[in-house]
Amino acid sequence: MEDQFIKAAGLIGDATRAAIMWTLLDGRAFTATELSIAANTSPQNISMHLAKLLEANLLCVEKQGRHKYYRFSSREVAYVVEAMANLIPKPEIFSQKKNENYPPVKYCRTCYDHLAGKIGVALADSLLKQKIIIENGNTFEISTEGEKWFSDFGINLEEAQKQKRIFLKPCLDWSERRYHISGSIGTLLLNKMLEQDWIRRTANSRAIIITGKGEKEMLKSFKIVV
Amino acid sequence: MEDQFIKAAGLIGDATRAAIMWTLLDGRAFTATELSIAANTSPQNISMHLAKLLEANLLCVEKQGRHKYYRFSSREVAYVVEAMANLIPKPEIFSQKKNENYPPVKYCRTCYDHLAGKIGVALADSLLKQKIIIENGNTFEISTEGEKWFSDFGINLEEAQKQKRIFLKPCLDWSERRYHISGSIGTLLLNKMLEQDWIRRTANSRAIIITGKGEKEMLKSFKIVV
DNA sequence: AGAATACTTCATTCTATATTTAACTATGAA
DNA sequence: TTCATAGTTAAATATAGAATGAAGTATTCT
Repeated sequence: MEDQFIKAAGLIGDATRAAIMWTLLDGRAFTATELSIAANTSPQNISMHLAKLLEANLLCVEKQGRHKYYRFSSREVAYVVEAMANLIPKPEIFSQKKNENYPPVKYCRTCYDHLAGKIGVALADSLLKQKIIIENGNTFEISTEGEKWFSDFGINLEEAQKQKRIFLKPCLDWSERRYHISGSIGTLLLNKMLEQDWIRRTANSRAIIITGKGEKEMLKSFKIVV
Repeated sequence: MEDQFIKAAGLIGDATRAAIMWTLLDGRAFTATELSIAANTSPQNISMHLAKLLEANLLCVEKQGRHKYYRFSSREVAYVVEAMANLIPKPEIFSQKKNENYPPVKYCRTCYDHLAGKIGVALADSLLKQKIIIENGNTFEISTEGEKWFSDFGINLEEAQKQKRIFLKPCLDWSERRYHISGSIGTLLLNKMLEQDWIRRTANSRAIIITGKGEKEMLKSFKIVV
């Protein structure tokens, strides 16, 4: 028990491997080469480290042609990295601005592969309030009206249900400490919003930005003032 | 941002320091010597490592005579260690037993310094159900009837309120993924139950066991079947 | 006061393992 | 079919930083 804990801690503890984990935190899958660039080291070295992380089951790979895509093997791994990221004192981006003007872009984070942060939580709240999803014990379920809503939003629920991974699941966000939506539905919502340019990923950070269009549309669809 | 993350990961990543964190996970404060025994290394070495953990604000100390008591500096630190502990595959203690007989002791864990695990969650549920505590946004509050209940249970609320630390706060348990009670009230409840021999700490593990007396009393006070 | 305990500091030694160098396989592009 | 790209493996090297040894301070016990 203890030795397994120490082993896991040591695996994440190395600087290069920590850089890998940090990069993977935004939920996307990265190739070995991309990770070597992100971690600022050689391909051979990254390959060695990835092998160790795979061996320990912290990551998993998917081969596509000559590329290999690495991602967290489980939600639990992402939690560890998130919890660690939360040790870092927050920069308080908003408090710097003293005037009432909304900043042009606002930040949220992607947690593993679904929306988290303030937006993710507000989104979950809104869907619950509108009875599009309903809480049932420990899980979220989609109501009959909700099914129509998702279809209007351009999300094919049948398709989502076919996927192996959990369909709809509350997931705790570390910064807000409240549940937001994860599972395949969470990913689909995130992708749809990216597709429609409501939100954009940033190049080298885990933050995503909300566009002007997104601001308007979110107010309209979710009654969220971002 | 990234370098701070890597630094934090590296701090926990060393074997000796990981052993320290693992030991501290049960919420008690330990002296340097105790930690050196737990981590199986020399006092000088543990001193060096503790200095690093202090410097990085992961731990804090309290001096009492010639002893120094070390503990996690914040809840966030405990979360990291808990999340890591959750990477370890669970032994499935119950599934080994095929018959319907309850095992003589049942395990729960102490999270930082309050009750967690199945018991902690069930306890929180029960207190909520009995309206002893009530949910209010993100916090728990004690109702008027609740005040009487706590006093009957032998917990002095005035005393608890005097303490600096947060009085009553929901805290997410990693294994159950539901809120249980933390804060000074959580600690007081835990201590009271230890005192009355409802539960006992085990020597070298983070598990605590429920006594026969505890089983009966919990059913009576909290309507929990353990 | 003197001895024992708890803990720290610093200079030195040591060692685990990260990185590099070099050579290799597999896939895709020209 | 040749070249370039993506990734791996293995042996050699380098080095950060963990552990040790020796000597110190502060506190408590008798």
